Amino acid sequence: MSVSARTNGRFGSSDGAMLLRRLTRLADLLPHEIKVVRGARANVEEVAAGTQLFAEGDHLNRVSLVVSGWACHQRILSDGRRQIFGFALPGDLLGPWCRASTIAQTTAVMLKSGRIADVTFMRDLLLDAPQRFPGLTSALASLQSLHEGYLLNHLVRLGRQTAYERVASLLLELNHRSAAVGLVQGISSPLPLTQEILADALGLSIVHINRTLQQLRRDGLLDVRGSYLQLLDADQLTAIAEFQPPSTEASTEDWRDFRIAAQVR
Amino acid sequence: MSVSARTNGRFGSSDGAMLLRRLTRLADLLPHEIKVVRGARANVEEVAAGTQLFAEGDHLNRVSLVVSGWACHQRILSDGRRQIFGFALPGDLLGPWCRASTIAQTTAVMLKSGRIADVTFMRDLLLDAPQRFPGLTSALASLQSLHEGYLLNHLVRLGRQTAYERVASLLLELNHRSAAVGLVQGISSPLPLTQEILADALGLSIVHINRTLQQLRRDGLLDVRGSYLQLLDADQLTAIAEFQPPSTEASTEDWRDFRIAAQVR
DNA sequence: CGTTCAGTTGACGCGGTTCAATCGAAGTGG
DNA sequence: CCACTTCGATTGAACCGCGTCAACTGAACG
Repeated sequence: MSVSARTNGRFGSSDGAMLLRRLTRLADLLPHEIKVVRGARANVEEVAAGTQLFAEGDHLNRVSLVVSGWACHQRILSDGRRQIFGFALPGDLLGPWCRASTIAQTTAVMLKSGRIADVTFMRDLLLDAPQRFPGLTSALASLQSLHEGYLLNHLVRLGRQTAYERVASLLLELNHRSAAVGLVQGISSPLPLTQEILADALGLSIVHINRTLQQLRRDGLLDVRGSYLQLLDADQLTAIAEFQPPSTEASTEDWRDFRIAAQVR
Repeated sequence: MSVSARTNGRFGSSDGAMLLRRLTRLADLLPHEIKVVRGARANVEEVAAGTQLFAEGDHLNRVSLVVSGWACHQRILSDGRRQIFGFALPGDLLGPWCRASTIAQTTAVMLKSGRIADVTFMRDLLLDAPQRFPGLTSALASLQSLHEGYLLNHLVRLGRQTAYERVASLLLELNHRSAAVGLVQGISSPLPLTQEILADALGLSIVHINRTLQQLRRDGLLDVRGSYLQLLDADQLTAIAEFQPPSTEASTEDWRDFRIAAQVR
């Protein structure tokens, strides 16, 4: 596992825009919330694939934004078996973004090199004065719900689905999440994951992942070429996997109630 | 699936004591926090086994305390395959206790009849004025972390452990959780679960759960009699399952920092 | 006293693992 | 620029953990 080559940089306008675009898709932000996010200065690091961002048991305070690259949460058993809990795509957060510091329950590792921004300031705003930032609160809560939903979907895959269904379901989810942050072009979405990584996520062997992907390809449902995934028959895949993206939670009404409550005070 | 026979009751002193004991083990409560919890009046219902408490997609606002009985979170696929995500023991909460209302991502079902108290008031206190209740905030956040940890442990079981390890790990966890709420007597802890339920939690068939339990019994590690579990060799079981209970998170220092911050304001 | 439900057992088969070898592409050092 | 290595993907053959099917038991219940 290589050590990262880290170069410090500043939260550029494009980095801030990515965060803002992500948040505004999750909840409506008030003008001053937009200003706070846009005006923030965050450290940005270039991080190499294989770099460990934090380990299980670490005392975690920092909240990080994946600006580019992919990461994952994982745990490794004493004999080397690895379970990947989930992935962090560009636009996702790592660390305790909905509460104060915690002890990490997973190890986070970069799977594809990219840029990581420190956005702890955002969480700290909410801890200090949640009433002033109802939109941010709602957006981060939605993000939390989404990630809970991903975990639950993953449990169903591992517990009750066949290899064929598991692969279909995970690839649909990753495509869905890529689409939500504008990474999908047509039927082609990025998939910077080796078959070994898919295997460790889906509780299968590398060999069987390989054969299952071939089967899906032969059935004309999808194609994995290089580090891109092509969804050739998304409808049929959705049916096979019984895939349902997690609800974005906080409906507009909820969040409006919350905003009104905040204004009254 | 039977419908519940519901009889309304009031939050008795023993119900309030159970909640308070649970919370004070998770964080130190300030005097006025203790008073608020103790003085609360909550509706309590008697709920039969098999009752559905809420379903996936439901709009959830209410926060419920399991006073007695056991419940679970689950999802069912179209062909009947069921995955149980986790269990709710006496002292556990159901519903959105760390945020405002959400859309349920799981279905909750009573596995053993018991009493369910409505403790939504507690969540609402925190939403209104988190600064006034740092201890409660911390306790509920710890509870959240614990449940996240249970989900992660469960993912490892389903993804990367053998049937033998899965059963050992789950039973250790349930014993551990039972102990935390004072339900364990000696080596004997309650286990009001059928083999079918264990199978649906662990992603195995009933038949194989049965054989695995027999193997564990033959190996002198544990015994399941009636609705009780006897741990005969907890150390060896812990080694086999590589079981580690989730960290209780918020260490005393964290929470003290938080309290000081709250007092300054 | 029949019915239902949880647990138990045996026989058999399949989905997925393991082992081992091969291949191509991408470095890497001389 | 070419051997040498490394890494990810691929393939075949043998094996096995666990599922499926089906039958049977005992306890609880009305």
